Amino acid sequence: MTLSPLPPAFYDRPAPAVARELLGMRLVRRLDGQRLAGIILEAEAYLGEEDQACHARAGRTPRTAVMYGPPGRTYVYFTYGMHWMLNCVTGRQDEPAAVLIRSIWPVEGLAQILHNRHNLPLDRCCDGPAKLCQALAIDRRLNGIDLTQSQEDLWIEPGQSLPDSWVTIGPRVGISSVPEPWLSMPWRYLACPPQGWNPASPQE
DNA sequence: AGCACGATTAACT
DNA sequence: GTTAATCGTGCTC
Repeated sequence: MTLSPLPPAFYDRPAPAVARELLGMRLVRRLDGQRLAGIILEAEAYLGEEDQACHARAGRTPRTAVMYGPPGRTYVYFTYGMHWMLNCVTGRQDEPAAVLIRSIWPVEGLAQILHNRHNLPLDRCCDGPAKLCQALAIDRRLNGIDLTQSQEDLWIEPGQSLPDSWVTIGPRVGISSVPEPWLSMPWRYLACPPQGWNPASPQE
């Protein structure tokens, strides 16, 4: 079954709201005609030039330009000389903000995903922002694409709505050199579903 | 042109 | 707990 991608209006909101609502949604990659997909379980918001953790703190540059564009595009960047990261651009045109997808639970194309991740255990193979990009073969070729239109390469479908009781909200990770108050802004959203949760079911 | 560092990961002790 | 891997980006000279 293929659902319509989440519409532009979903992304045209403040980044923290988008990050929260992305939990439970289905990230879909089409690769060689095959669907690879996972349920989003962790996301972080990066909000504006003032946010000293956001790459847009440097202003509009070749790298950050896509964050100044319309919501619903990807921002894919390269770091540590080896890792790719996937973001969704959020909010209004000319207001740079994005949501980093930090973990997914794989639900489609498991054999390919595990192969891409050197056959690590299912529960460990996509629990990091660079891990999920490796699992879904996401790199610079997917930077700037429209997640709300394309069902060619990468998009996000509606999934489950996860209850607040499953969600931990806290400071973003991996930004320890960033000054306050940005260091402590509670813009990380992590879902911990209970044992027995069926990630593939359309509604809980 | 040169430099420091990074929204991380895997492999160590 | 620590650390190497590895290179694009943005800043300084």
